[in-house]
Amino acid sequence: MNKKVTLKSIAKELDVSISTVSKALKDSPEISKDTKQKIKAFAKFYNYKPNNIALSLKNRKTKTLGIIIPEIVHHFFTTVIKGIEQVANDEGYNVIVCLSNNSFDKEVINMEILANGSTDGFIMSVAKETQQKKDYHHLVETINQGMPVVMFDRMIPEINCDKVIIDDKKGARQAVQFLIDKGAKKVALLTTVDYVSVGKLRTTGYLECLESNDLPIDESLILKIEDMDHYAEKIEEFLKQTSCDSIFAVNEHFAVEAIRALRTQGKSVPEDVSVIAFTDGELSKHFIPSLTTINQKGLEMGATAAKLLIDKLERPEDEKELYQTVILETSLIERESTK
Amino acid sequence: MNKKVTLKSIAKELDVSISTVSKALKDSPEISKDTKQKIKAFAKFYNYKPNNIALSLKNRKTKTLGIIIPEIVHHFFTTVIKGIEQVANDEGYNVIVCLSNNSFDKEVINMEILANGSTDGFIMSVAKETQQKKDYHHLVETINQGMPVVMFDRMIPEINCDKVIIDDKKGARQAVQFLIDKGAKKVALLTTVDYVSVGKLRTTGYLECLESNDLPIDESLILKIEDMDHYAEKIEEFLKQTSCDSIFAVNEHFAVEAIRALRTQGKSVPEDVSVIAFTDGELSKHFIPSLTTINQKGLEMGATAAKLLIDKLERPEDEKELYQTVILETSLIERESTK
DNA sequence: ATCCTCAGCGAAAACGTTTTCGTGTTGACA
DNA sequence: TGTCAACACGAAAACGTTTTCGCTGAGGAT
Repeated sequence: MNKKVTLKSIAKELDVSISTVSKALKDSPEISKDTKQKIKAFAKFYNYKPNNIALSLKNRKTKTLGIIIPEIVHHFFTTVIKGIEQVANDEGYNVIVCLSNNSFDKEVINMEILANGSTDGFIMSVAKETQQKKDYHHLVETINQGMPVVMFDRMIPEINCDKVIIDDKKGARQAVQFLIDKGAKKVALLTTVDYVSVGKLRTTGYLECLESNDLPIDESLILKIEDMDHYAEKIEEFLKQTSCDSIFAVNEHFAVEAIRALRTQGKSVPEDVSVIAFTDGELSKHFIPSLTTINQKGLEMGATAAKLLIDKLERPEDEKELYQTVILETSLIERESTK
Repeated sequence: MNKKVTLKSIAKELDVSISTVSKALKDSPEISKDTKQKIKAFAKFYNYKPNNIALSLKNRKTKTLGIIIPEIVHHFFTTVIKGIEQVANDEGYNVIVCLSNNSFDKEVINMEILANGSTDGFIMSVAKETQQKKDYHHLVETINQGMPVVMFDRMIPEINCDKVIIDDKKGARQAVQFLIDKGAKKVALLTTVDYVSVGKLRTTGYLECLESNDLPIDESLILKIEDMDHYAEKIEEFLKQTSCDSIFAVNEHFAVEAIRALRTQGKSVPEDVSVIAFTDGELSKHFIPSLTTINQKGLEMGATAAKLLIDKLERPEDEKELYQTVILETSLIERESTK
C-alpha cells in the first residue's frame, strides 16, 4: 500500500524545497530546466496528483456544486441531475447530491452541512414541506453568506436568486387547448394540492384555458391529490363518479393510473377518453398506449441551472447581485393516448 | 453579505487565542466556565460552524463517499443511490455522484479526480466499456493507495475488494423455473451481449435451468442485443420469426418491447405468451399488464454497499485486508404478465 | 520564604497547497 | 576589485482546524 505522494515527500526525496517542487510542476520560469525535468519525471513516475482538499482550503473554492432535491428515484430529477452533471463536468466541477425526501428538516441540515465549505453553491428544488411551511431561513442565510443558489422546478418566488423553471401555467394551457382542439368538452383534471407550486400553476393553467374557451369550470371534474401513497385508489374512485371525455394529469403516474381505472370500467384510451400528462418520462414512452405529454425539459433545466451557477461563481464579486429567471419552453409530444 | 465566521475571527473579537476558542467550543475542561460560556454564546450568536474543508485536511478524511455509476436516468441505479444515501447520512457521510456514461475514460478520470482527497472511498458499478476492455488499472491503483472500493451489480471478479451483488444466475433460474412450472415448453430469452457480466450470468442461469429440466436449448429462441439504441426493432424482428410460449427478459425494457411486439402480432400477454423480467422498476409496476419480475433489490444493495464501505473506513488500518462478497437474495414478484 | 500543584490559557505544529518575498551565487562589466 | 543584474532556489505565510506542550500566576503546604 503505497502512501500518497505529496509535494513534501517529493521535496524530501529530491532534496529540494517544497516551493521548488510546486513551481517546477507548474512550469515556473523561476526554476532551471534541469531541476524541472528531474522533478517532473519523479512526479510522473510516482503518479503525483495534487490534493484537492488542500487546494480547496487554499483557494477557498471547492469546485463542487451541491444538489439538493426532494427525491432521486424519479425520472424528472435524474434527468436534471444528468443535465447538471454534464455541464459541471465540462467546467471542471463535481456534484454532490443530497436528498431531502421532501422533509424540511433534512433540507435544512443538508444545506447547513454543505454550506460550511463543502460546496461553492447550490442547485435545488425545494421540499414539499418547505413550500408548505414557508420557512426559508436556511435559504436566506446561505445566500447571505455569499453562497449562490439556483432553484429549479419547485422554486420560491420570494427568494432572491437565480431560477430556472418551465412555464407550468402555459404548459398546462397548451395541454388543455390541445384536448379542446381535438373536440373535448369535459376535461377532467388530476392534480396535486395547491401548496406544491408547480401543481398550483398547472391547475391555474387548466382553469385559464377552460375560461378562454368559454367552457364551464366544473369542480366535480377536478381531483386534488394529497396523499401520494394512495393516489391510485383516489383516481379510481374519482373516475367512477365522473364522466369526462378527456383527462389532463399533472404527472405521468396519475395519467397511467387513470388509464388503468378507465380500462377496468370498460373504457379505452384514446377511443373513449383522451389522456394527456405533464412530465415526459419512461412510463410515457413505453406505456401502451404511449402517452401524449408536455415535456418538462429535465436535461435542459439541469444544464441551464448549472450554467447559471457556474457563471455566477466565476464572476467577480461585484457583479453577483443580478438574478435572472430562465423560463424554458415546454413542448407537446403527441403519442397514442390522445386522438 | 456577512463573511464567514472562523475560530480566528472569534478569537480576535473576544481577545483570546484561537486554541482557547477551539477548546471552549469543544467543552474542554482546560477552559474556565466563564470563558467557555462567553465564547459559546458568541459563536452561537454569529452562527459559527466549523469549516469542513479545514477539518478534512486536518483529519485526512472527508466523510464523503464517491459513487461512480454508468448512468443515472435509470431506476435501478437511483434506488441504489437512495439506499446508499440513507445509510451514509445516518453515519454522517455525504455522497458525491459521478457518471461514467459507460465510458471507460470518464470512469478513469472521475476516479482519479475523486481519489485525490475528495472522498474516503468508492462505491461503484463499472462501465460496460471497462468490462469489455478489461483494463482495471484505475481500480487497482486506487485500492493500492489504501482507498477502499465497494463494487455492486456489475463487478469485476479479478479485483480484490468488497462486493455486493445479487445471484444473477440463480435469479434467472428462478424466473425460468417459474415459467416452466406454469407449463412453458419454449422459453425465449432476451438478453445482452456476453461481456456485460450480469447479462452473461443471467443467460447462463437460463441455460442451466433448461438443462436441469431436460428441455432442449434452442439457439433460435435466444436474442442477444448489443445495440441498446435499437433494441425495440431487434425484438420485434426476432419475435416475428420465432414462436415461443413464454419470454424471459433480462430487463424490463426488453420485456415491455416484447409485449408491444406481441400485441401487434395479435398475441396477448399473458394469455398467449407469458413474460417475466429481471429488474423491478417503475415500468414493471405500472405497465398493463404489470410485469412479473425478479427483484434486483436496489435499495438493499445500496444500503449494504454503504455499510460495507463505512465499516471498512472506520476500522483500524490492520483489519482492512479482508474482503467480502455479499450476495443478496432475489425474490420473484408475481404480477399480471404471467399465467 | 520556598516549593509544588494546578488551573487556565497561548504558541506552535500539522494537514498539503500556492505564492510572495527574500537570499546566495554567478557572471558581466566598469 | 567592486558593483550589479540575473538566475535559481528557499523560507514563510496563508487557508481553518485540532492538539500537544509549555508557560504563568495563584494558592496551599512545609
